[in-house]
Amino acid sequence: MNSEHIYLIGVVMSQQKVTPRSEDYSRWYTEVIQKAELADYAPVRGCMVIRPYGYALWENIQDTLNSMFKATGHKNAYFPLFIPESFLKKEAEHVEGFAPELAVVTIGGGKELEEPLVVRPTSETIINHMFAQWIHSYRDLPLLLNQWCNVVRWELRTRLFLRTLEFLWQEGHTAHATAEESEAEARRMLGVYQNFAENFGAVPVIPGRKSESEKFAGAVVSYSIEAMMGDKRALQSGTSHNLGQNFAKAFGTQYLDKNNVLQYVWQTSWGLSTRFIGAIIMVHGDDQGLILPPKLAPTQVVIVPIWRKDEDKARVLAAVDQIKADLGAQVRIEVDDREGFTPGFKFNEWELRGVPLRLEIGPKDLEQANVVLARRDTRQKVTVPQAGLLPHILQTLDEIQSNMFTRAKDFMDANTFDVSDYGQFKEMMQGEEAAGFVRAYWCGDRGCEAQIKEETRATSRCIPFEQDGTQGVCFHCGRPATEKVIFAKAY
RNA sequence: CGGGGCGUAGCGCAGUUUGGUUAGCGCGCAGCGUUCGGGACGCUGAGGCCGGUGGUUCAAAUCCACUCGCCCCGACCA
Repeated sequence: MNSEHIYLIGVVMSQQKVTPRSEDYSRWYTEVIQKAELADYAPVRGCMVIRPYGYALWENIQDTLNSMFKATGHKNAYFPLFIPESFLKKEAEHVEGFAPELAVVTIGGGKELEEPLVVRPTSETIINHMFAQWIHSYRDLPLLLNQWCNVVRWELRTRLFLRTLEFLWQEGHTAHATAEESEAEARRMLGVYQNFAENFGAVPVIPGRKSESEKFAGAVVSYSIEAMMGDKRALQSGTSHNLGQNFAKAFGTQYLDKNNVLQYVWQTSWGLSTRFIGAIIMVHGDDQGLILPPKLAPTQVVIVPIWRKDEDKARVLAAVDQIKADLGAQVRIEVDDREGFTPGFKFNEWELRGVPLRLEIGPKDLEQANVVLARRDTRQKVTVPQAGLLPHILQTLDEIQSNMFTRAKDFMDANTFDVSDYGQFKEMMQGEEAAGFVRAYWCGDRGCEAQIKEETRATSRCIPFEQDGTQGVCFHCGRPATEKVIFAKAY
C-alpha cells in the first residue's frame, strides 16, 4: 500500500446545521433524527413516522436478531392486535402495571362492543390463552416463539424512538417444563441481546437484574441490558423476563408430565424495540450528526463522484461503476451523483446521515488510480490505491465497528463511579445534567428505592450480574447489602 | 391534570402594542445559466382559509369572546 496521507478534516463550517450536543442535548437528538430523515412527527400526538432510512436501519436490526433467534431455536408467529379486556385482568400485577396506559376500542362497525378490546401493550395474555390450547404434554415443551409487531402504550411524555404511543418491537414468548429451564431461557436471551447490542450496535451494555419496583408487571424476575447515552443518562435497551408460573396459573396453561401429573408451565418473555435506534443515535452521534455502526448501517459506503467538466464527469462515473461492480456484492453502497449539489454539501449531508465510510473520487484520483476514503467515526481522510480496494474497505469498516464500541465503552467506564456515601451521590445527581452511572451497595428494599428516587430523581437501573462477591451496607439506609446496584438518571 | 409559552408559505420568523389598500423576510422548492476536491452564486418563478368559530367595525393577521392544537416544566414508562 502506498504512503497514505492522513489529515483531519477542518471543522470550520459556514453554517451550523445541528444544535451542538453540549448546548441542548435533547434538541440535538430530535434535530438529528429529522434532518437525517430517520423519522418524523405524525399528525397524532406522541406518534411518529419511521421514514425509509430509519426503517432500513430497523430492518437490519430485525434481520440480525431474526438469525440469532433462529440459531436459538425460536420460531416466528403472529398474534392479534386486539385483546379482550378481560384477558388483561386475569393476572393481577399485569393489569395494575398496564391499566393506566391502555388504548381501548369500544366501538366496532358503528356498534358498541359487548366486550371492549384492548390494543395490545404486550402479548403475554393472548399468547397464554393460545398456549393453554396448544400445550398438553411435556412433549410439547419447550415452546419457543417470537413475534414482530407493533404495540401501544398511552404514555404521557413522548420522545421520538424512545417513547412513543405506538412502537415496533419483537416479543419472544416461551413455555418450559421446569423453573430451571425458564430461568435459563430468560438469561440466555438477555445474552443474545447483549451480543447483539455490543457486537452489532457497538453499544456497550451492563447486563443485570431489575429491582422489585423496576421489574415487568407480572414477572418473577426481570433482566435488562442498560446502556449509557451521550448525555450520561441510562437507557434500558432490551429486557428479558422470567414469568415463572404467574401467567400459566392465570390462564390455565398446563401440561401432563412424564408421571401423568398436571403441571403449570414455566414461562419467559423478552423484547427489544425501535427504542434501540434511539440508543444507537445517542451512544454514537456527534455534533455532525449520526454515526451508524457499519454492521447495521443501511448504507455502509457512500460514493461521492467529483467532476468539473463534462468529459471528467463521464470518466469519473465510469470509474464509479467499476468500483460499484467490484464492491457491490459485499458492501452496501450508495452513489451520490446528484447534479446541482457541491461535493462539500454532499460530504456534510452524508455525515449527518451517519454513513460510516465515504469514498471520494475525482479527476485527480483517476490520474493516480486512487480514491479518497473518509471515516465518519474519526473524521480522517486517507488516499488509497484503487487496486485492492475491497479488502481495504472491509477492513476499515471492521475497524470503525470496533472503534465505535471501544469509544463508547471507554465513555461508559469513565462515567461509572463507585460511591458509598449517599451525600456524595446526592451531590452528583443534583441539577439537570446526568452524572453517569453510580455503583453502590444497596439493600434492595422498595421503599428505600422510592426515597432515593424522590430525593435525587435517579433510579436503580439494574443489579449487574458481575459482582465482586463482597458485602457492605446500603448507601442510603445503612442496612446490610450483598450486592452493588447501578443507579442513574434514566430515559 | 396544575404552571409557562406559541399558532402567519414546507421550515424559521417579522408584522399584532396604535385596525387601513397588493401580508413581508430568510431558508427550502421549480426553471435557466455560471459553478463543483468541505455546506457555491446570479436571474426568473411557484407557493398563504394569518389555527378554528362567533362578535365589534365602513374596514380585522391586528380588538373582544369562545374553542382547537402544539411545545416546555412537575406525578407514570420498552
